Amino acid sequence: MDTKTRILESALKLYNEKGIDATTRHIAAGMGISAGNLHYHFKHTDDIIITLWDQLATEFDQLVSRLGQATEISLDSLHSFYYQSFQTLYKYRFIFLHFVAIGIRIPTIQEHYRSLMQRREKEFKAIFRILIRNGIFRKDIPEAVWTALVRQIFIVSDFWLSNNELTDRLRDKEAAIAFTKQMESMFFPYLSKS
Amino acid sequence: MDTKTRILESALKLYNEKGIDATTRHIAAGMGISAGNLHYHFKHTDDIIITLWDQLATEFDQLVSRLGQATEISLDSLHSFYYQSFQTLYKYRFIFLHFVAIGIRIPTIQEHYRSLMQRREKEFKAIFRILIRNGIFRKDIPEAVWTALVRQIFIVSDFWLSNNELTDRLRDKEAAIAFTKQMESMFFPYLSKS
DNA sequence: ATAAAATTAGTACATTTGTTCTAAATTATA
DNA sequence: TATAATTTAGAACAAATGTACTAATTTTAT
Repeated sequence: MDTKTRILESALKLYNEKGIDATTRHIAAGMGISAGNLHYHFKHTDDIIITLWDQLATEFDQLVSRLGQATEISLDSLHSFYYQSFQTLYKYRFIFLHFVAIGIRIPTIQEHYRSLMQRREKEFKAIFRILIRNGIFRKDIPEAVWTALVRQIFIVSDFWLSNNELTDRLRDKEAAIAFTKQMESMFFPYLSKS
Repeated sequence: MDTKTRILESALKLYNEKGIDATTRHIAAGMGISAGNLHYHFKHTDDIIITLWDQLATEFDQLVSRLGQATEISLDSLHSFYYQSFQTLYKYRFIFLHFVAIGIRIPTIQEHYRSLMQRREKEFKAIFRILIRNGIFRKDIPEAVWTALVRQIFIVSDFWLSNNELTDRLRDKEAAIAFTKQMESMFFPYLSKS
């Protein structure tokens, strides 16, 4: 396999395990190459993080566009979206566990995230409108509360892993189940009574 | 003022501004003392963070116990609790902005947080039961959803600042208002229709 | 006022880190 | 096969950091 790809894999593994302060020397050692060689492929350490961020963003975009293309959006499609999302969140978990530090260190990532969230907010509100029209969501919820729900979804999606890391430390399958249950429960009080 | 207290103030200021990687040299320079002097008062850098964490925990405990002592818990008392909470969250915001990194670096803090959250979960559920009995909260919500709501509250409380830092970057009063509004909206769909 | 204790500044050191440089080795190309 | 391009390892460097140490200064106690 490509050395560049192998570096990204080793970096992802180590960042997820040891956090954002894992060094290029450790990343290189972890895959049995020299630090000099690593810096031949990635001149700056941050380039590795930027590349991993781009991978994450791409994988997420695919999930979102697949959700948007669904012929008829149901609660189930929303739930399966969250289950699939978690696989990506978990794969790149070091980003979410150290999100602010990364944003400070690499402002372009923060800027990218910011514009991404603005786009997503509109997409989610559109989905909510459909679910209201279809009688799945309640019709008596003020607009401001839907706006707050969108932000709530973003916060819980992005930081559930951090909370898990500080408390239960669930891994893999167990974590996925707990995350999905958390998201499902979030929607419960917004469902219309039928 | 006590040099030890002044170090804590300078550290808090710098950690909030520059993040968890602010150095003892910078903290000392920021208040016009030598690094040697700083290490006379705090042998290890982490001792500063631990002390700040203890301060935060103490201030929060006072808020929670004041809420628990209220003669009759209403929605208003819950809202004013969140408004007051935010002052403390904001004062020690570096902790929440770098929560996982701190937890990894100082395991005693993580352990303390974990047991704190277990205690708080019970306290919150007790409050919810009162609000249900008083007809303020809906009676048709399954127990599992209340449990999820508690976790939701913890996640949004602890990481709203991180989300804000990555998106809107609201400060002071504006941040407090947005946070409180977010928390209020969270409870809206759980209110009984009266 | 003097001795003792506490505080402070400044130097020094070992370690770590990102990165550069050089030369060797490997791979591709003609 | 000979040459050029790419890849790799390893040494070297400068900067930063935590913290230990020393000597001076300030404060406190007698």
